[in-house]
Amino acid sequence: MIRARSASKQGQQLLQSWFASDAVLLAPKLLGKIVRRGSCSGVIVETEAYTTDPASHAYRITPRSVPMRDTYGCWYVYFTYGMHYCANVTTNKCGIGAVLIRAVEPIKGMALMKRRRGVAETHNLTNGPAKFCQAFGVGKKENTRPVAGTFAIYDAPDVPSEAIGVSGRIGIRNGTELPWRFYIKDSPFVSKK
DNA sequence: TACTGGATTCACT
DNA sequence: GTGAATCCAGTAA
Repeated sequence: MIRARSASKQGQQLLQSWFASDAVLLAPKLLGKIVRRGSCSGVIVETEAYTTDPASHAYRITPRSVPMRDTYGCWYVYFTYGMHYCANVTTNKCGIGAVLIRAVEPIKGMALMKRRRGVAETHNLTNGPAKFCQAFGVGKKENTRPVAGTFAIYDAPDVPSEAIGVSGRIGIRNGTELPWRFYIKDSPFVSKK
């Protein structure tokens, strides 16, 4: 239902200026928006906000985390666990922050996504940050690129606040607080962990 | 230069 | 629920 509503009302590409706000404010607003790369597109159903907390790469000033500090409205793609990529959109209220795309609901290009992922089940294509990157063919070459472009996010109606779940700052990971996490409650594509 | 750990995923029990 | 896979980034020496 989320997919059908959003897909039918896909708007213009979100410009860089749209992201010149706080990551915690933008993370829920990104829910329901359309992410598209090539022939693949999907509705964002889960996001996670990273700011200056110790769990964030931006907590320390390193070459890798520079995009999170110096840019907004750009992709921040990093490699982790020796085999996975994760895609963030940088934000810039206070100069630091990013929103991690944790899960999307596929709209178009499912055959290509299944081929890239090597799975047959649609529900298992993009229900995780690394799965999303693999399905959409996102890699390090997308890092620091503007969000408006070939790999872009398109405007769509905001998801009603009552349909959004929040699970931020409720636990401890490695002695640090968890970041804010937002998801569309009725989406089967929201990651389990 | 060497070592450690990780914003994950998947297979196996 | 648990552990392995895998290699890059960050840190210490």
